[in-house]
Formats: sequence, structure tokens, C-alpha cells
Amino acid sequence: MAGEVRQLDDRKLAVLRAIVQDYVGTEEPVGSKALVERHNLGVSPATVRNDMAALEEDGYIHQPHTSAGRIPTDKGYRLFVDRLAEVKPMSAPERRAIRHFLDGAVDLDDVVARTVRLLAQLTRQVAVVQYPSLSRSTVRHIELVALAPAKVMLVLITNTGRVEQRMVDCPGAVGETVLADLRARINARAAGQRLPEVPGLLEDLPAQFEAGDRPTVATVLATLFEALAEQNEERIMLAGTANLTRFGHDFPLTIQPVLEALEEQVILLRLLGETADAGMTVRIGRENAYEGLNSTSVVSVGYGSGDESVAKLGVIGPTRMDYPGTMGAVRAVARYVGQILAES
Amino acid sequence: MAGEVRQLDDRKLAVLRAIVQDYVGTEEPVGSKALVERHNLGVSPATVRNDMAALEEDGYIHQPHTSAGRIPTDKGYRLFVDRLAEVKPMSAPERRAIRHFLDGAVDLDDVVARTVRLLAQLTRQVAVVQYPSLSRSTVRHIELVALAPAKVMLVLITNTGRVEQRMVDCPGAVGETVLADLRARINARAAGQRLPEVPGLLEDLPAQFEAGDRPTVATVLATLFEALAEQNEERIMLAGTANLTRFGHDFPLTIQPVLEALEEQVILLRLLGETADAGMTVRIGRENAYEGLNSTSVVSVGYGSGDESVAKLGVIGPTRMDYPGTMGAVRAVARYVGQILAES
DNA sequence: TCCTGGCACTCGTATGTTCCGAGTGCCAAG
DNA sequence: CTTGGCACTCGGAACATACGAGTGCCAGGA
Repeated sequence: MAGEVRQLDDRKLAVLRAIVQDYVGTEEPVGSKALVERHNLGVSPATVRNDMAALEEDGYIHQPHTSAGRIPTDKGYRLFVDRLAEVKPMSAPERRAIRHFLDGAVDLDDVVARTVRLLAQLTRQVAVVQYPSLSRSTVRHIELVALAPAKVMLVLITNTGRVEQRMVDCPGAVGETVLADLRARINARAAGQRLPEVPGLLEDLPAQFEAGDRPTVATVLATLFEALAEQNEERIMLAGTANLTRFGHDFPLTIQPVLEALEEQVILLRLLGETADAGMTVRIGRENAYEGLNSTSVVSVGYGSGDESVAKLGVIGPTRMDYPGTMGAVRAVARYVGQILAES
Repeated sequence: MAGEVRQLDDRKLAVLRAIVQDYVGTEEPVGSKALVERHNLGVSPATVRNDMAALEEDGYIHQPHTSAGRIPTDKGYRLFVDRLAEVKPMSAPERRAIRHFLDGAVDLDDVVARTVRLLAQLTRQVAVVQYPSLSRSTVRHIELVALAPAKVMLVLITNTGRVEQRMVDCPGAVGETVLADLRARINARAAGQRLPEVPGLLEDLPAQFEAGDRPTVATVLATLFEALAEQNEERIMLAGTANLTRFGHDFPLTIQPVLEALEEQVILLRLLGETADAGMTVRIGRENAYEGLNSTSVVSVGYGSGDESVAKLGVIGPTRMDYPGTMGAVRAVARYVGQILAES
């Protein structure tokens, strides 16, 4: 705030990078001497100290107490992620393992379950995967089943393999022919369409039926529209909470709000919702809107069965995380899940 | 082991009960003086000390170190639960709240989700609810939908409102009439039957179709049987993990294995599987087969939509828990879920 | 026979003190 | 601009001490 934002020269950036890398590795504040020993910067500790002082003044690093080493601030990590790090690609064997693990999935639930576990294992952090959302997907088929004279079950199947069902209590008995007719008309118009567009395409259907059947048709359609619109139904799957125990020393204080956040689907959805549609999003510490996650970082990305993102997935870990590795894993997993979805 | 198992007189039992109650309240070892102050036992601290010495010799309580108070052992809690405590019934307002909260549920998923959250809140511990298992429930309806010439979707709806779906890749194109015929025959025989009995009732179906259709019929049935048999599909929902932070002082060591256990559906299922079909089961500390839960207690019970248990639910907490209260909450919730399921 | 008050003893925790060394900032020389 | 030197700071480990909760035992009393 107070200081002039000076242009950081290359060596200062190198120092910052080294600090981040060392701190992520050791989890301990890193001093000037240790730095020059582990990275051949070609300068003396004293020089590094000067650079560190400058970096600190600009708010990239910070001293827990006077006679300690430095640790990166949120701002420091931000700079690191933006300019000093490259996403670390997965090795060939890793990619093969991912592929193989995901290929074994039998249905959508299984794909999501496997993905989230895989991501948690790869990153050794908490993984979050959102189910392919309804609003982005298209209708594969809509089925109506008479369960009782005035009870109809409605099943909605999307191109991502997701299935939603609803019970419909009709105002009166429903004839099988009417039902078959309705089913055929609905599918003729809706199949292949994006979910949000379906209501508009079906609006005038009741008018095409005899007056006596119109209330029933209207009721069924109302339920269908409801199911289509219900974005609340967006579900999320979670794994790797046990990794939270490796979080830090000041344990209970950090972990509790995180666990609480993880239980609230709403919070997680909002978290993933902030992910940019294209490219990877990294939110570091305070950059997270939710307060309980102020000492964590979130790496998230969209994935989809085609060129388009239908849902998001990501990882939650301490701000002190291996960003290049985590980002590499997240990106790779997202890519493969997309492929799996496209194939099925 | 070494000592003779003596018959404990009433006062010793009263002392044990008091120790358990105090320790659960304060989380600190309880001494003789504090005991007589808080419970009017009508005797002096010295007398209590003698009783404590006897209780310790028999293994019901234990001293963390020489100059400290006593804490109950697993064996002590066991005796407390078996003979010294009564399940604490929920108060009328609490019952009303439970009822009201669960009544708002719209479908099976929602019932389970609400139940598990409710249980976690009531007990302030980790709650676990198993979905009504397929094997105990009956068929409400089985639907077949042609999605493509050789692709059929199979939907299985049970009386508990659970829905399973499977894709079936048929050996050849499937005629709509054949499909309708098959659907009708399957439902005529299977509706209302218990899931495990269904395969036996449908075995001879292929023979009733023309030779050309038999492979298709067989394939569909095979998938159906698979879905029926797949008990692995038993799902579990979890809530209240944030309550783990209130576990104890020696935090990370206790919490990590617990978190790991909670992530393994298999372990949780086995845990609940050990629950007796009737009545409540309490497993204390070492009584739990899974090692990671050796310092926790599990209170579980079956619930069901009628007089019969279709699934289990329970609570996982520290051995030092309020057993009467927890048992009361678990029992009450199980009862109301049963009612909700019976109604729907 | 059982209960009780008294008393010496134990030992974990809290508190205080000292000491060490990693790490810093500054400065003068190269 | 870099570097070696140097005085300084301060958190944490190591050690010492004091406190007190709690115990076990015993002798006297109901």
C-alpha cells in the first residue's frame, strides 16, 4: 500500500521462486543462508538478504517474527503462480494410470466417484467434483411411466448420463394412450435440446390434447419444467478429507472451518461457481470469498464432454501447496474425465 | 484378568455412574473430592477412594497417572451402558422439531440427507445413514425404455422410493412390441415381490419369446438380475465431520484414522452391518473391529418403513460421549424416518 | 465390619530462568 | 552493486522450582 510498486528484477523474482519452493517443501520459514545453499543463485547470503528486504517491503513475503526466516504471503504465491511457475505436466506413467483408473467406471456416479478419489490421491489434498450440471446438458430421453391410475413417474435422461426422476400426482386417471401420445410428442421436440430451452418448446402442448386431458398434461409438464429448472440439485462429491490432518501445526483452528465449509454443498458450489469457464482458476488464501477458507487455496477448472465445460472440479489445500504439481494433476484429470464423458 | 470378579455393591455402581457422568461433562479425570461434592453420595471422599480402588482393580476405571483422577475404561462404559444408564427420551419439543424437519423432505435422497444432518446436529457428532438397502425392499415397478435401436434403459423402482437405472446394450435391434411385452410380463410377476426373489420368478421368461428375441430378453434380464444382486451399491451418507474437532486434546492422532475410515464406504457399511437387526447396538472403543475407530464409540440401530428394518443408521463419537442422550436421539430419529418411509 | 478424618507422598503442570543459535539489518570495503 | 563482518534480536529448548490435586494408608470411631 504505502511503498512504490517497483519493478522487480530477475534475481528478486528468482529469490521469491526459491523461497516459495523451499517453504512448500520444508514447511518452515526459509532464511538467506539456506537459500543460497540449496539453489545456486550465484550470489552471497547478504545479497539475498537485501533482495528479501525489498520483497518484504513490497508485501510478497513476510517474517513471522524478527529472528526467523521468510514465508510467502498470499500476494507472493499469487506472483509465483502467475509468473514464476509452469504447470507441471503429468508423467507418461501417471497419465496412463489416470486413464486406466477412470476407464473402469460403469456409470456416471462411478465416474464422479473415481474422479474425486483419484484427484485426492494424486494431490494428497481434498478433492471436489461437481456432477455435470443439468443446465448445460441436453435431453437424451424423457420417459413417462404409469405407476398407478393417477400416478406417473417422470424420468429425465441427459446426454451426460445423468438421470432425474419425479413422481407426478395427476388430477385424474391417465389413459395409457394419452400417456404414450404425450411421451412421443415430448421426445420428438425435446430430444437433443439443451435443458433450459425445453420449456419453451413444449409450452403449447396442452392445447394439442382434448380438453379433458389438458389438466393432466399440464401437471406433467409443470413437474418436468420444475425438474429442468432445479439447479439446486447440483450435486458435489468430496474425497480426501483425511489429508486435512497434514495441514499444519496450528491444527484444530484451521481445520474446523474447513470441515464445516466442506459439509455445506452450497459453499462448495459457490466456490466452484467462481471458476472461470475456460482455463484454470487458482484462488489463494484471502482471495476466497468464504472466510473459513482464508488460509487455503483452491485450484479449480471446468471439464466437459466436448469442447465445452459442463461442470467443475478442483482441489482444496493449504496456501502452502505445490502449485505446479497440483495444477498439473487437476488439469490432467479434468481432461480425461472429459474424454470419458464424451465416449459414453 | 488377574483379579477375582467380585460382585459390585450398589454404592460402587453409583460411584462408577457418577464418574462416567462427570467425566463426560468435564472431559477431565475426576477425583474423589469433586465426586462427593457434585453428587450427594452420602459418604466421605475417603470411602469413595476405597470404592475407586476396587473399581480400578476390576478394570472399570483407570488412572492416567499417579496423582490424577480416574477416567472410565471401555469396560467401565460398557457396564454403564448395560446397567447404569437409561436411554434418555427426547423432549416433546425436540420430537416435534425432528418430525417437522423430516416432513419437509421431497424424495428419498432428501430424506436421507435430512436425516443425517439432523442426527449430526442433535448429537453433535458424526452421523451415518445407510440408504434403504435393495435386498430388503420390494419392486414397485420396472421400466424399459428404448433409447436407440439396440440400447435399452432399465429403471428399477422400489417401494422405498429408491431408483436404480442401467443401460443395456442388446445383441440386436429390439422391437417396440417385444419390449412392451417383456415389460408387461416382468411387471406382472415381479411387482410387489422382494428383490432377491425376483430372479427366480423370471428365469423362464426367455422361453416364452420367439427364438429370435431370446438373446435380447436374456441380456435384459441378466442386467436386471445384476442390478438386483448388486449389494455393493449400498450407499451411505455422512454428516457432522466438523464435530470431530471437538474430539480431544491429542487431536491429529485420533482424528486422522477416523477421517480415513469415514471415507471408506466399505468400512462404514461393515460397521453398520454389525448392528443387530432389532434394538440398538453400542460398540465401545476396542469393541469396534476396525482399528482406526478404537477410541470411538458407535451407536447404531436399524430403521425401516414398517415393523421391519431395511437399513441402519448411527452415530460415531468419542468413547467419552453422552450415551443416554445419544441413544435417545438415534432411537428417535430412526423411529421418525421409519414413519416417513412408511407414509411415502 | 465399615466409614471417616488425618497425613505423608507422588507427580503432572504451570511458571520462571537461562541459554543458544538462526536469522537479521547495517556498514564499510572491494 | 556485491560482499564479508558484526552486533543485535528473539523464539524455543532445556532446566529448575513451586504448587496443588489427588492418592493410599492408617488408626480411631460408629
